[in-house]
Amino acid sequence: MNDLFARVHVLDAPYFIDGKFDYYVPEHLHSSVTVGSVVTVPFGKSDKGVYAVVFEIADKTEYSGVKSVIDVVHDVVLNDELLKLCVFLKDRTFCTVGDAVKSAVPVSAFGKMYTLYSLADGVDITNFGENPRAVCSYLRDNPDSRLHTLKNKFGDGIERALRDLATRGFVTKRVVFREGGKVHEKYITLLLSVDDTKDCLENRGEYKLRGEKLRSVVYALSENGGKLSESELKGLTGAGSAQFKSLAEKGIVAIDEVEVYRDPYGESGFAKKDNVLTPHQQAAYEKISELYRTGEPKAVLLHGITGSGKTRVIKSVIDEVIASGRQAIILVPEISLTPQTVGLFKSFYGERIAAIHSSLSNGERFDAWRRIKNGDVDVCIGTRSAIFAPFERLGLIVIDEEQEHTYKSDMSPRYHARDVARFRAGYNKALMLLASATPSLDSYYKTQNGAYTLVELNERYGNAVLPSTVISDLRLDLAKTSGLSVIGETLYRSMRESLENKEQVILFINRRGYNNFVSCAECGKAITCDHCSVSMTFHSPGRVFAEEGEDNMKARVKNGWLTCHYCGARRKVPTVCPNCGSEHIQHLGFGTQKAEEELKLLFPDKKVMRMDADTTSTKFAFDSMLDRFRSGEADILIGTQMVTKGHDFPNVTCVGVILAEASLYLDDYRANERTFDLITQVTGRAGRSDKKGKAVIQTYAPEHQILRFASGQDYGAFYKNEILLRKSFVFPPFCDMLLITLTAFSENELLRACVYLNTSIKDSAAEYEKNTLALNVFGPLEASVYKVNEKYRMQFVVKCKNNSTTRTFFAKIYADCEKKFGNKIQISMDMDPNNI
DNA sequence: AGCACGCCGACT
DNA sequence: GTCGGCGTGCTC
Repeated sequence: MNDLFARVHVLDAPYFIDGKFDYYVPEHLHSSVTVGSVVTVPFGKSDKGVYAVVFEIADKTEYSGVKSVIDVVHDVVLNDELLKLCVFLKDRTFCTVGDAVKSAVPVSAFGKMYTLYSLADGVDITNFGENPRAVCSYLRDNPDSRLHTLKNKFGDGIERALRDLATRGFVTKRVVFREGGKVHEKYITLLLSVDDTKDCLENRGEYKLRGEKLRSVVYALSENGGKLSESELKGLTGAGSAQFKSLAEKGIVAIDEVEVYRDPYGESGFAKKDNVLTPHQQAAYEKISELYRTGEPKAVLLHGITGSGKTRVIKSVIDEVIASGRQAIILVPEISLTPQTVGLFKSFYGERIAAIHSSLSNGERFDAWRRIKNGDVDVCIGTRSAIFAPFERLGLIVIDEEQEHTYKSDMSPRYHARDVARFRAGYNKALMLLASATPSLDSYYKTQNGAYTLVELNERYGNAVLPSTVISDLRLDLAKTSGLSVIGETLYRSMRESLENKEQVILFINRRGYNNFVSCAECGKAITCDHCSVSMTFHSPGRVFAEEGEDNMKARVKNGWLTCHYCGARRKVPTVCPNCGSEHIQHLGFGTQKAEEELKLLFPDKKVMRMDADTTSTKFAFDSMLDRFRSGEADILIGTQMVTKGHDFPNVTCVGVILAEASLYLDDYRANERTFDLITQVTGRAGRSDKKGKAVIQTYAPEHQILRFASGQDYGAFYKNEILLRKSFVFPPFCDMLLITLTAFSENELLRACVYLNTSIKDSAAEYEKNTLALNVFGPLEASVYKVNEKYRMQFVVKCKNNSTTRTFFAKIYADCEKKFGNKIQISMDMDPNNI
């Protein structure tokens, strides 16, 4: 038979070495190693076993001394689209092909690799030193030892000793690969007739059993319809696999392996809803459907004001896609939003839906992946990574709330789901449907220059009307009362009115924690983290103090703790200022907990529900909280970002934004866009049914025009204003921003790398002809948080055009820099990052 | 990233 | 003399 060679990308290669490597395919793997297979190969001097993806199969190689493929990972094969997508990601996001592969397929399915050590044949150990002799004699008695057992026996120094013995040929290593990730559940079935079972349990007849445990297995099976899964049976009887095996050998039970799918949403029963479209919705649907039916890759931006029923339109499009024999991906921004949306779509599509998000267990993730790959699913709904769902006939990609920053990954590969969606839509000739009430400036701009088709939905559904919005000037409250209050006069009155009518209130606050930070009244310095140059966040110790009321601020400060939100460090609040020694430590600002306390004083007979990252840590906590609030269990819901999005609360008639400008003064060119989005979304919560709603926006800057646009839900005016600003200051969409971050433990090394990178960029750019490469380099600058976890960070911001010339240019810079500084410096390049 | 090769200081 | 520091260079 002909020789075969697999041309692979190794999964955990560093960027500058990431390329194709050839391996010999042993004959017994000829049929299983194909393009797209995941294989294990020996890599590097040590022949460490690593995973690799096969990109080509060849019948010859130009390299001498190629090594052999060790094994193949079954059940995980990347199709042509996914392979091309990984290369696309490498080109776009400065990641390795391996990084891309790892985010596109469930690595949990890859199984385990071990290196086994044995004594080489015919080694005479009599003349060895004491230690090597001990190791070798152990290996002779225990061939194929695992490293960790050797470590337990001989200590950590064994690693070097083994390497030494291996290079001298006294010890042999081999990498073995054990299949993993398969989610097979064994089922045990009772084969005996009723009479035989009775005999068996009474310990007589043909199937007499010796052990009590064996009989208990038979008993458990007979009591449970004759069939149970192995894990259930283990739980019921305490018997183990060996005992099941012995029963099977006696012909009493049969053991079958069945592939099972776990379903994290299996129990959530949602009522089916009808999907009758209003004339407006119908018109929007028809426009989108027309584009879908062209059979060409298309992009649509569905701009629908909150409460206009975008979901219904989307549902109709999905129905059409399924009817035409193709499949759909629906992306949602946040894990905490998913349960609700999943529930809704599950009620539509039942078992033909898969959910993918970050809190799935490895097994659940692999299950979802296989169901999609096997064609058992028509719709995949999930967060960012669901964009990689391995559908074979993808017809539609929906990105709901497309402006959300969660669609941009901030870890390698630093991709934007929208870019991956465009690639996949192109490959599959599918439709990309972006939906939002407040589209990103980028996407809306693309509708203006014709890249996307704009479909608008500008009428609220049913009798719902937009809430009336009031901008409340907190400076007036400040003048009237002595102290800082969370709830101003206007908001208080509005809340009281709603609450007296037995209606509900939502309050939005832009922060989490009790008080933002603790600072010294004398010198004005905030308490900062020892490891990171960032002020620490104050957390009160919890309900005990929250219920004590407002009297002892001091006690709370003393008993609370400070955390660093970057490195997670915790400390007690110091009694004296570490900077000037003053005892006047105080806390400033407010978070959800403080607001909750104040509400208890203002409305003692009303029930308050607080929703933030602290109270919604579990998978269903968020969902159940919203349900409970919707059913009227609480009167006031107060929370951070997560109260702002996509929920339907018919009884909510008052919405308050505690401090609107909190997000306006971020040092990010998108601060305006974010604030507009936030306020529009949160005020959109009020008045979704026929009751007239009211939104109160508290601020110290009532004249700010962004707040005016937002309070009027006037996207058009906001867009016109903002796009002019972006154009005149040259910000996206009129350019792209590349953020280069250098990280190091040593400030000296960091400085050296900065100097190197700076000249490297300038020198290399000089080699390009004018107008072929347009760059505007800012930096190096200290990152906004200079020190995180004892590491220092410097940044370059480059305004550029994200095209292949620019990317090739920076790919080379990246590789060279990584090669030069090795592990002393970490470098990352992030095109159009979330935070600048 | 790892790991080997290789060339200099303080130890049995 | 040698153990062991980490500078440079390669991985099919």
